[in-house]
Amino acid sequence: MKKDRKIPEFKKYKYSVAAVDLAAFTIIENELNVLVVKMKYDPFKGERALPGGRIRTYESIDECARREFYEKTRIKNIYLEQLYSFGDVKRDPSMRIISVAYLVLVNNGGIDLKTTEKYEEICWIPVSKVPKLAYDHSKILKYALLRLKSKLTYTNIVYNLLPQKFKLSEMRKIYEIILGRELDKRNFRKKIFSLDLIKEVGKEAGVPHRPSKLYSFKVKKPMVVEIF
Amino acid sequence: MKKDRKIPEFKKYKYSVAAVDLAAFTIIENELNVLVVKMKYDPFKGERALPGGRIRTYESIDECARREFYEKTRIKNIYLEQLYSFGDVKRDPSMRIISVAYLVLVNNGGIDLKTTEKYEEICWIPVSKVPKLAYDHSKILKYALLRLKSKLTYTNIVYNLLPQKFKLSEMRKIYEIILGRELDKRNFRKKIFSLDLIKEVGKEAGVPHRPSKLYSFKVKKPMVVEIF
DNA sequence: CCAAAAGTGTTGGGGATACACCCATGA
DNA sequence: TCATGGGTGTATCCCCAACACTTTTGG
Repeated sequence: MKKDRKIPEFKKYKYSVAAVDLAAFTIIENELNVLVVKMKYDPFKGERALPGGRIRTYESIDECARREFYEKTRIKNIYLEQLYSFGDVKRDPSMRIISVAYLVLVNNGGIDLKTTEKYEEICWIPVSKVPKLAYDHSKILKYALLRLKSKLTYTNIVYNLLPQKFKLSEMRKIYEIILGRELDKRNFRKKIFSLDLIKEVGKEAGVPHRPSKLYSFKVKKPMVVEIF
Repeated sequence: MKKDRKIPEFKKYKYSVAAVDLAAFTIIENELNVLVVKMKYDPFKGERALPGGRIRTYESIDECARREFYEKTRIKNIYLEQLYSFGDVKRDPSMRIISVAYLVLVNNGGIDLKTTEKYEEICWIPVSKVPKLAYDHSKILKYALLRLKSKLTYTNIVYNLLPQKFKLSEMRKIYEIILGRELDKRNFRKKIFSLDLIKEVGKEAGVPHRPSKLYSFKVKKPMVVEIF
């Protein structure tokens, strides 16, 4: 009986608020990093979470995700993809929020991030070192990582994590980091070239070993390509 | 200038309402059918649309989808999977609605459907004969069909479209209908058996030709299986 | 000449595809 | 015996995975 009383407490909210949460990734020093914030206010004050915010009535969900990310990082030119909507009744203890999760990929995550009025801190941290997150954000992060792995294997989205010009070994390294396993150098090369995705655009210089050729993507549009 | 005035009109809504829309499929007479309703009220009065409804504050999104489907069809035991959230500002001309689209699969769609107070009519219609739908529902339907095709090829979800006991030819027929191409009888058989998904449970009787063996799925849980 | 990373070919096996004929039953 | 759909085997091809040595540069 007592248990039953718990559910109706959410009925006091007439509306379910819609929001977005961002699982944003970048590669820093051969590690996959995710953007996390430290909450400034209750509930979850002091805990880590994914950045996010409410959807305004005059913007689409994609626009909201892009705006939120820009406001928090001042980074433009990102890749953005809707993941999944999370709406458990009690995912936010303070009110009923339905959150649309987004995958964000950035190729220059190293640049400085300023904190905002909403969060105590905002920073990139290696995925391997992420603590338990507030709300259901650990679940969202897990989901985002799954999608990222999956998309790497059958699309060209890796271009969003690479600089304009890059070495093939850098590209392979990103695959190895995210998939969590080593890839054969020769087979990787064969596969990528067979897909006709990249073109040679120069040559590395000033390295104490055989210089690498530099490549660039022919097209930077999401495509299905079946890499593995 | 005039154009700019159009956007702020949506600001008059303080909240974005969250809802679900259902793309529900079943096989009827060797055709893929989708559940559509005829709208009773403006806007879109008289037009066809996918069924759907608002998310209540005390139910999760999945629960809402399940409830909506049950209320409209009185069918239980369905397969349900979240697809994507649609939230263009003007997708509903009357107010700002963010809608979480669901894929629903039913294996006994032929049973009678009663209309409800909200809709003028609710019925299954062949996907090949669906007219342009209200709201952005044509877009949702297209997305759902893509996902359905895709999921057929790498999971066992086909069991949601088959009766308890079925012939292998019925199973193959469903693949052919949804994928839109013929499949080699021998190769299909080899592939399905190699995946160890189904078991023999009997034999057809009373047909004027060699009776078919009947099969049943060993497990009815979603699994990744790479069928094609 | 040494260290360091880049670049390069071949082979074997497994899974996918293509393809045609016999079988079991009811009428 | 005939019409109908059910059931079966083989040969080929291509893609993937495994694997080790040579090349180019700066110091």
